[in-house]
Amino acid sequence: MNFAEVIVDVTTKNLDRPFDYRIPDKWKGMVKKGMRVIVPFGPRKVQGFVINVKDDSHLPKKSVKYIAEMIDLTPVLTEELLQLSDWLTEKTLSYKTTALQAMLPAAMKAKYAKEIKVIKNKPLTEPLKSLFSGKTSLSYTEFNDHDVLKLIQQQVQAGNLEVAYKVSQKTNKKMRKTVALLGSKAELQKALDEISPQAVKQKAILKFFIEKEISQSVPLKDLFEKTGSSSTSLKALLQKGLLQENEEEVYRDPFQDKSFKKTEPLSLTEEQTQAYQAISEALEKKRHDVFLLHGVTGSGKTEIYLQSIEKVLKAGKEAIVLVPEISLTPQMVKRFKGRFGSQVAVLHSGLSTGEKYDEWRKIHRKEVRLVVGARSAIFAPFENLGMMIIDEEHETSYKQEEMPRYHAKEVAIQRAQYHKCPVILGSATPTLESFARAKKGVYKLLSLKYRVNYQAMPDVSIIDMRNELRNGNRSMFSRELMADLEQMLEKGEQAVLFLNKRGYSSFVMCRDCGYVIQCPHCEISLTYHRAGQRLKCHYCGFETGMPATCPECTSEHIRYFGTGTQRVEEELNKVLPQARVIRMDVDTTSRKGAHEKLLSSFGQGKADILLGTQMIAKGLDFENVTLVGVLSADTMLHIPDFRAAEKTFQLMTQVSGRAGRHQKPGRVIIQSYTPSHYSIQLTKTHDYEAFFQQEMLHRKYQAYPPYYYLALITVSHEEVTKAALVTEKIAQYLKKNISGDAKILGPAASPIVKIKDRYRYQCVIKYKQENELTSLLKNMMDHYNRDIEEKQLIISIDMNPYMMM
DNA sequence: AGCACGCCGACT
DNA sequence: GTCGGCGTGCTC
Repeated sequence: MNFAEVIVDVTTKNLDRPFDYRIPDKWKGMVKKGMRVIVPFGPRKVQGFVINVKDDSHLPKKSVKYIAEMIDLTPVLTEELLQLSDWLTEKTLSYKTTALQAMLPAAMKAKYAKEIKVIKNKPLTEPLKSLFSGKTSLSYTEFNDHDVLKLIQQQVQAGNLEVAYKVSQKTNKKMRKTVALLGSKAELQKALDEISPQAVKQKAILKFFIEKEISQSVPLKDLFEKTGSSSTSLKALLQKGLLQENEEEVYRDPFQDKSFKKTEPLSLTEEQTQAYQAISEALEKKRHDVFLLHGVTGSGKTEIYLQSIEKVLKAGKEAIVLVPEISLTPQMVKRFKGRFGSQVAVLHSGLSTGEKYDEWRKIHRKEVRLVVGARSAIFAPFENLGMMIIDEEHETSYKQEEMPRYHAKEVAIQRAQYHKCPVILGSATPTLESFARAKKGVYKLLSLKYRVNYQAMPDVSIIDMRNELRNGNRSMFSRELMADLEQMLEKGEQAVLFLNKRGYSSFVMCRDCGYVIQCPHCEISLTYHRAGQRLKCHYCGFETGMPATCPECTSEHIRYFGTGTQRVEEELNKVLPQARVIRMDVDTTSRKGAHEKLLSSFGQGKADILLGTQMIAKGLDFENVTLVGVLSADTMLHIPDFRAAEKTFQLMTQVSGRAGRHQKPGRVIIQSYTPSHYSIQLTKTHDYEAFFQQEMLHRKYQAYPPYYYLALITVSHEEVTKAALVTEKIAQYLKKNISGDAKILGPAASPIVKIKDRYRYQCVIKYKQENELTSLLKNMMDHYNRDIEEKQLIISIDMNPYMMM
């Protein structure tokens, strides 16, 4: 194998293909598919992925360069993942390198630096000499002066300076220095006797090694702590050849100081057993079945996951469990770590890049066989996958909103076909797409209709807030909710109050003229941040101070309209001063570990009411919670999204599920201004099936999924007219070339008209079967390639969009 | 993306 | 006449 095909780390249309490189003799047989390498590319060096090795290249031999460096000693991507990357590229219309990159932790992304190096024995002339001041190289970014840059250019040409391109990884392995015995015990004892009496610390170290009978390596830090010595005394011993210093790799373990109580499998109910058996059978027969595990909240889906995983692990295989970002709470982690201990790696966004890298390496080295994580964990480099589970499959966080715009569910199913293993999609409120597939028999439906212990579903009341207003109640709490809260307090139970944050964002408005402060670069209102009294743009990062007067009418009555939760908390304190409230929102949970702390103190009964946004809707399971209140159910119902009703029903059902999960019966109060809407009414009877039927009618009528597939094309340009014109042309082109049963919507201005000074237009394709669609879209992109390369025009394509903004 | 090559205006 | 603007084209 003399040549390697390499995908270079440059995201441009015409570089999105393999380049051939020669494998140097010293690495013959070592360079393998799936490894990262550094290769010369034009005048610089870039990172690349080896996607193939071969004996010959069709290119003229002199034009093929040598691989400069191997980054990995073993492939970081398996054969299967390489294949998967091709599928991903095709499916999401992204670059090959972007798809490959998405499968690895962010820490492994290349970092590039340009350096100016002094060439040995070449003296520097004065202005440069003092700039370098003895150093052999400086970062290119340090030269920003025009004249100096010119001088450097001259010197480079004259051969006195050299431009060096460096490629490195973002985060590296964490190393720890350790000390180990080099000599025998006897030698050590001899040394101890001979050592000068003044060398107290050296003696202490020697004694430590003799007494403790330690023959392995001891971390430097521990040694110093235990003996009270420091590096000076150690150095002396190292020089005497008695001890040896080593470096070993350590994992940044985010769960280091926690121990997890071992749990045993629970006995299953009849329903659970049936579901488990169906999964077991697929496992045994090695079928890539997709199961939709539809179980009401509290029906014990997790226990089925746990026991199925147990079976997978016993068969010597591996498993992946995906959990939505917000419910990847310590509670959840505990359940998996409790059952499977150190066989589990956890991957979620709360970890630092370094921590994620370490967890990933545990997988790569086969030190763990189970991964619990958010979306990207679906790419865990297992080679013997036995099962993939996607919990809360309806969650939109499984869809990546940047390139490659993949959906973890589709990736899971794709991987399952390769590994011939089952996929389990679990939810109390499945997406219409999944449920429809289950009904058609594409997926296998497993239903859990009862809660474990056959605990009744909570009693749900829907309160018409318009009535409250008519009856003179202008507060945000209905009379019924107030009464129930008071009762709950008397009984010493706990309540969860949920505020749907959407529509309540913390914008700044003038009370006199109604002016809302907007971002000058994006057509979106600025968000108020309490820290430093700043206004920030959610989309482009624009930041400004809080104005004292209204820029429009100079009124002083310009005010920040609180995040909802804050305001609710204030009002709650007013009407129920005796209640202890814990508020959970972005403000109170931004610090690392704050989330966990707040939840555990609520669990310990240190508060009566937990007040929060989306983040408290999922996975919480507290024995003493008997009351759940939803302050305004309809904020989500009015967003411009065809899934609005589905999302509302899902959220209401999830939130309701937090009540009465144990002995005490639960009660749910949903406050709404549109109480008659079916998505709210059907929460009352916990009737998913009825909701499904009802919503399917709408989807059919409006030609939305699951009846049609969607693709969203968003075009942006600095000039409105150009953006509109291009979108119009694209729409026309598509209309002309697409089949009869497909529909093109638009062009229309995007819901957010302007982001980062660029105007945005979009067009939606609804289709049933369109084999040529991908190539059609590729052609379209080619046509605009010029303008795209010049950064004037941005066209993004989202196959199967979840955010229509 | 980044860089070299190459063809036209304003400067020592 | 040269320096330097950025349009065009190439990278194994």
